[in-house]
Amino acid sequence: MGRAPCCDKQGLKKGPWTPEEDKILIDYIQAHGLGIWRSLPKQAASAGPCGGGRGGSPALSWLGLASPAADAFALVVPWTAGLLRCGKSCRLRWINYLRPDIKRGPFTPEEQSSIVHLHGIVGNKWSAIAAQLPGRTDNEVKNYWNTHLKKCLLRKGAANAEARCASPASSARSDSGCGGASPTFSSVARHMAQWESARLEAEARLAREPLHPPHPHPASASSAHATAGPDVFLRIWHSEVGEAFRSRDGVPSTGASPACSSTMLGACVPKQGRTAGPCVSGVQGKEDGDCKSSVSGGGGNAEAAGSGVEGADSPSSSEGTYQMYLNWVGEDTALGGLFHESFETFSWLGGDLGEDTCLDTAFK
DNA sequence: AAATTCTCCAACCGCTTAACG
DNA sequence: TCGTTAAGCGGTTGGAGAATT
Repeated sequence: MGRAPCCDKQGLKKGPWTPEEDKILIDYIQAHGLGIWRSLPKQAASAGPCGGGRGGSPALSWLGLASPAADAFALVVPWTAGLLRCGKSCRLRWINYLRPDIKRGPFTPEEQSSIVHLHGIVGNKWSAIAAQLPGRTDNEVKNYWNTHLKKCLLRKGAANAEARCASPASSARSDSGCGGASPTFSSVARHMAQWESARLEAEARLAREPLHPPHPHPASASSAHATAGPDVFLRIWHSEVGEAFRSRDGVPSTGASPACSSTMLGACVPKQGRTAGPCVSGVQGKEDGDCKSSVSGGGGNAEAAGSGVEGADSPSSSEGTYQMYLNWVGEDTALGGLFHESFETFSWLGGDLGEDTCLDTAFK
């Protein structure tokens, strides 16, 4: 039944890697190439089987290794060189730190903008975002978001909210940069909030859908569920909204090419509910409490969007959220138009997708 | 100079999914 | 079909270094 454990955790080292261990792993991979990480444990030391490969060693097939070589490869392990690490740890170390194509150093403004834009679209899909940033790992992107960009956007969001408290009519664009990273972070943060709102609205719609009559064609609905994800992304990506995202403020059109966007979107094929709740983005404002009352109805950050979801039981929550954001956008007609288009887009999506299409996961 | 606080990031943890027997 | 496992992913943590008091 099943496969034998590839390794037990007893005797395996944890914690920071030493330069010696790094060298062992690098030497091993340079000598043998990448392999199946689970084959790293000690079974190989005795040249014994390690439960076999999943699907006949797919990781080896993409390496172009012939089957005999692949089989042999799968049995060779760095443990033979003295690495007391589990395969999982080896894999992470290699992917996140030792890989030769890793780009170290600070993120460029272009990369920062790309991360913000992509996060606004796909949420916390760090692997998908990192796939669009050559040389950057998901872990690196994630860390950078959590330690830099999120704080930056929160600060800007709070500053904007305070500005609205002081002078609602003069709250349009007040970009002053964020640590010199980018002069457009405020607008980017608002974009994120808009997309977050739209996404949350879609989730709210889905939450209500069980109340609706079941899909007349369950089979086709199932089919739609299986295929809607990438299609949805592609259609959004090629829509005016997606175009507005890609081209706004002169930010480089990350993944603007069909192939590029397709790649990213393909990486975001919906997964069945890892997270039950909404994917809270970095713009959720914990610092806006002081101004919440005065901006209520006008919003100001994604927390307002959250309130829209909370009112999802209300039949008019969609219109309410829409109006809320129209109020929030205020005199910024460009953003207002963009958001209107955004809602048009999601209305179109809601009518186009099957009842059980997991639209929410398409944005996570 | 020492103590404290803050920041950053490598690594781990836990979950989901897919594949195997 | 079901139990088990590895791979992959996102969330979280802990420690080292930097900054501040």
